[in-house]
Order: sequence, then structure tokens, then C-alpha cells
Amino acid sequence: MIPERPLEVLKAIVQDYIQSNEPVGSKSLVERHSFGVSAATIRNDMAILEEEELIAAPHTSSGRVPTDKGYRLFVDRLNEVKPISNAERAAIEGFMSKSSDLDETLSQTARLLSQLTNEIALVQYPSLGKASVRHIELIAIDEKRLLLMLITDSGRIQQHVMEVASGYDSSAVEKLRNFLNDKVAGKPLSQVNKTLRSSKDEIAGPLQALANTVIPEVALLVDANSQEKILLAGTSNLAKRQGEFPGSISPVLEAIEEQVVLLKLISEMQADQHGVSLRIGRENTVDALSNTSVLVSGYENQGSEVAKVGVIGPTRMDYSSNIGAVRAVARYLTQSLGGL
Amino acid sequence: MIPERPLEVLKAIVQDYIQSNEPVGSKSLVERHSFGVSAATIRNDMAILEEEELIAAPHTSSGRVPTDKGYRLFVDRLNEVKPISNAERAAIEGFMSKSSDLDETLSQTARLLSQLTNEIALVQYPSLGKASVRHIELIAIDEKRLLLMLITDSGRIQQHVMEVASGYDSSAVEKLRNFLNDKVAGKPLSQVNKTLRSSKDEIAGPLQALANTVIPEVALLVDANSQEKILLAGTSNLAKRQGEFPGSISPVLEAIEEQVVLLKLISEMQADQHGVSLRIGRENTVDALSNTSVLVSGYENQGSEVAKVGVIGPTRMDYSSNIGAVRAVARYLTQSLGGL
DNA sequence: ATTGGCACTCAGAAGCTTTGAGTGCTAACT
DNA sequence: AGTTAGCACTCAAAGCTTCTGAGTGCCAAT
Repeated sequence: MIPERPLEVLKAIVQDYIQSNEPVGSKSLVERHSFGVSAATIRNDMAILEEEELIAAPHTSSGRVPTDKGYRLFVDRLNEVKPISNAERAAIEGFMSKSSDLDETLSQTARLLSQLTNEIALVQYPSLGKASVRHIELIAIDEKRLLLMLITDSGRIQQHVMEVASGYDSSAVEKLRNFLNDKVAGKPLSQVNKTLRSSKDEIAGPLQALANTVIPEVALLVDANSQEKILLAGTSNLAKRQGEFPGSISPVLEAIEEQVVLLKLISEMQADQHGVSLRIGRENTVDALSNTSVLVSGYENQGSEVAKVGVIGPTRMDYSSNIGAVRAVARYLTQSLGGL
Repeated sequence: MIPERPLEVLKAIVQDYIQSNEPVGSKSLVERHSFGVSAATIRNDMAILEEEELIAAPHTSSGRVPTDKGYRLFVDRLNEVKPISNAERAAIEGFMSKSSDLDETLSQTARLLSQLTNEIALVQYPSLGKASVRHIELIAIDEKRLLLMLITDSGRIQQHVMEVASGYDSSAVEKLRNFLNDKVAGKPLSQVNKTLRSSKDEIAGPLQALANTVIPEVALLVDANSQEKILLAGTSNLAKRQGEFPGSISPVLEAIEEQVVLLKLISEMQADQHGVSLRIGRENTVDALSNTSVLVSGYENQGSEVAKVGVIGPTRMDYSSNIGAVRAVARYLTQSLGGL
């Protein structure tokens, strides 16, 4: 077991390094923190930490830098989450209360979080695994076109304009709308297609032609809907803070733009005791992200977790603040969705 | 007047510089192009060009680099627009044909253009100055909430979920919907608010409460609708190609994220003979963009130009290809919108 | 367990030299 | 006139060398 003071030293190293982006040495440590012991003693402690691979030297005889393992220990055992400031709270509340449209809320959230943390923010669209249909709407746009809308109880609204080859008759549209809603309103998305397929035959006579055009489009919309999706914001933060980044940033950007990878990654992540989930450096299975940390928190809709919000940044990110920010934003987002 | 060969030399300089990102000297010019004269002669020509401020030397005795003025002359008089390749055409057609939703079409377009050019792509939302209302829809979502939709004849669909304090009665919703459509369908957006305000009094009895809630929301939606908006894509291209950029890229990123500035800039731009409009370096009134060129083309909907698409990149961008790409994308976008 | 002391290391800064692409000019050539 | 070879000159960038100082590791003393 590692004794107390060395852990304090680790904590100090992480904090100083996050602040200065310079390897930190024993001397500057004793200067900036009051350990009540001399630099030589700190050096002994650092030797222990190095032994445990919690810190490492970029090159012989330079200061030390926390390893992934060091950050991990720091976050799990030493770090107190910094509660967001009043100014930040105000910013969040101001932002959040504005809009009542799902798309807008989410993109606002992403932008907000990226501003709060100065990192790249990500917001996953609410998963529709458990969502069900609230309403299907068919609207005549002009002689040859219908607007089909699918509204789910998670508040997501998707629309699609479709052509109806042969024109249609407006009472038919209404009938079909009622039929569709009778069949699928309230049903989970996953069952919509099956239900529709099996009840297709119930449609009689003149409606049939129209139904044959519309139903496949509904299916398409359902599929498009259940596709997972991630929103990013603040990609330019990466460019701005490039200096703080080891190596090149382009692979990182590329990895992030690869939604599939990112989705897989964050869906693997499970919340810890702080209500957030964190992957540090190589803990990310994705190679390009071995210099970054991914920090996410789940947000809820109707009482069950639907998706994640979070940030991506260099492993030497400000965990204290960012965890606070992500957590707060997730909470406000949950709340905000409750109102939709 | 500048004689013929020096112009050819300018052309070669621009081409070489775009390709290599290195100042180009007389010797490498004669090597790579067959002018049939010696390096010394080229040097004389270059002296003329320098006299005219078409090229400049980053430092004494280095190769020369085109000035903004040089690029301008190149684009206006020397450059042949490179038609897009078949592969590119295929990519565009493949991309474009997929979707029939306005939002999606535009964001696809932006992504496509950024991939085609490796620059930052921008797509302006169709201006709604002349657009009119095709249809207003009111849909009951649950006991206390209504979904309000505004569909314009440019294909833009906007929705807004609103709370109705006191509940409502479904026939009232239908009546109100019909009322609204009677009043404003076909009317230009700019007149909707006035029309509604003046006909508010026509609403009798029980409908009144509902109307008082809904009408202001319609007004809001109309306003939100006429707000100009720009979509960006490929911001990460900037980061990737950072080396090719003189100085820092962050001011550029900041300027670009400032939509108002960008909107003002591109709306000032008028198409030239190539059907595109180009601002090179300091021709951009925006200071942060003095190292970038902005290249846009208008696209149309229903026969009149509604907004712009284009790219932003370093002044030393590949004008030949980019002009081709922007033009092609604008054309396909016009076409694609015709189908919506 | 802690500390002062000291030899040792090494990245990065600072200074110096070399190199080579490139210029500008002149005088000769067509 | 326009073109060219030739040559002295310039200067950024690359390569060296040296210097510096923050930082280590270890030992003997407390």
C-alpha cells in the first residue's frame, strides 16, 4: 500500500501539471505546496510513485508527468469534484431554458458544454431502443406530395417528404393516417415495422395504392430514427489548444469524426460513483485516442437513461472542473427534456 | 500593359506555389515548365511582376509568392476552371440523390463540398425573404401540448412544441388550424404576422383562448425562420492542413464561427463571369480572414437565387479545382431542391 | 524517516558556421 | 530589343557546438 504523503504528492503533481503543462519537479512542488518537508524527501516519495508507475519521466532528469494510471488514481481517490460556479450555473440555466425543440436543445447543450470545458463536447441523441410512437402524421403538401411525420415519446420528431405518384384524395389521406395511428401509436419503435407488415392486408380497396406507397416510407423513417447519432461541438477547441497536445491532432479529429467508433466507445462506458464515466488515455480501446480522455455522463428521459453527454480532451484535462461541468450539464439536460 | 510571357510566368508561379507551398524561384520554374528561355530571362519577367505587385518575396533572395493581386489576376485572366472529374461527379450525384429533406440535403451538401475540396465548406440556408407559407399544421401531442409546424414553399419545415395551459378540445384545434391556413397559406412570410394580428379579432368565443396561445408562437416561428443561418463542414480540414497556413488558425476559426460576420460577407458577394464569386485575402473586409479566400456560388430554388454555397481556405487554395467543385455542387443543389 | 550536499544528466536555448537556393546586375551576344 | 552567361551577394534554414539550469539519484549525517 502506498503511504499517505506520496499520494498527496501525486495529487499535487497532477494539479500542477494540469495547470502548467510542464513536467513537475521536486523543487517546484515544495515551493507551491506546503508539505513541511524538504525537496529531497519529496524526491523519495516520487521514487515510490515512479516505482508504482503512477508518474513517469519524459526523459531522464526532467520533472515527472502523471501516467494514465496516475490520473486514474487521482480521479478515483484524490480528486474532489469541483462544483460549478454560480456564473456557470447561470450560463447553463440561461442556455437550457431557451428552447423546446429536441434538436435545438441537444445542439445547444453540446455548444454549451464545449464552452464550459474548452474541450470537444459530444452529445448522443436519445437512444430509441425503448421509445415508442406517440403519433404519426400525414400532411398534404401539394397535389403530388405528402409530408410524413413520426413523433416519438422521447420528443424526437422526424419528417420526410414523399412523392405520391398518382395523386391522392384527401379523405384517403385522413383514413390512412387514422389507420396508422390506430395500429402503431403507443407501440415501441422496434415493433412498428412488424405490426404494419402484418396488418397491411386489412386495408381495403382504394386506400391500398396509397398505403403501399406510404408504409415503406414509414418503415424507412423508423429505421432512420433508430440509428444512433452523435453531435459534436467545439472541435475548434482542439485546434486552439493544440500546443497542449502531444503529437499531432489530426488522428484524433479523424477518430472523432468516425461516429461508429465513438458510439461503440461511449456505449461501453458505465457510470462510476460520481455519476460519470471516464476513460483515460490507453484505457480507450481506440488507438488514436490514446492521448485523450473521454468523460461522459448519462442523461435521462422519462426516468430511464437514454444516452450520454460528455467531453473529449487531452489526458491532462482538468478533471475536477470537467467532471463537475459534465455532471451538471447532464442533469440540466435531463431536466430540460422532462419539459419537452 | 504586361506582356504575354510574364503572365505565363505568373500562372506558372501560382500553380507551382499552390502545389508545393514553397516560394518558387526562377530555376525551378524553367525546370518544370518549358518556356524555352533561360532562368535569367525568367528573372527579368519576375522583376516586372514584382514591379506590378503581383508577386512578392517573403524575404530578400528567396523565391517569390503570389500576392492577393497576383491571385486575382490569375483567377480572372489566366485560370481555366478545371471541370470536375467523373469520380467526383459520381460522388456528387450519389450523395445528392439520397435525401429529400431540406436540412439533410444541406448538411450533406456541406459535408460533400468539404470532402471534395479539402477546405471548409459553408452552406447558407435558403433565404426566406421571398418564401411563402405553404401550410401550417397543428397536431395534438398529448393533453397539454401541441406541435406547431410551419412549412414553406422552399421546402423548409420548422416545428415547435408548445404547452397549452388549459388543455384544449380537439375540434377547436382543427378549427384553428383551418383558420390559420385560410389566413396565411400562400402568403409571403413577411406578411404573416401582420395578417394574423389584424385578423385576430375574427376569432369568436371558445377558440379565443387557444388562439391567444398559438398565434404568438406562430409569430415566433416565422421570425426564427427568417433568421439567416449558415452551415459549416470540414472545420477539421483547417486543423489538418494547418502547416499550409501562415500564422495561427484560431482567429480564422473564431471568425468563421461568428455567423453574423460571415453572413454579411457572403451576402455582399456577387457572382462573376464564372458563376462564382471570390474574395481573395485582404479583399475580405474581415481582418481575421486576410489570409483566406472565400469562394461562393449562389444556388437557386424555384428559379430565383436563394442563398450561397462555397468554401473558405487559405489564399493559396487550388482555385481551378475549387471553382469547379463549388460550381458543380451549387448546380446539383439547385437541381436537388427542385425535387423537394 | 528526513535532510543537506554533491556529482551527474540532458533537453533546450543561444550562438556560430555552413549550405544552397535564389536574386540582381552587368557585359556580351543575337 | 530581348536574351543570356556569369558572378557576387544575401539570407533562411539546417547543422554544430557550447552553455545553462532544472532536475535527478544517492550517500552520509542527523
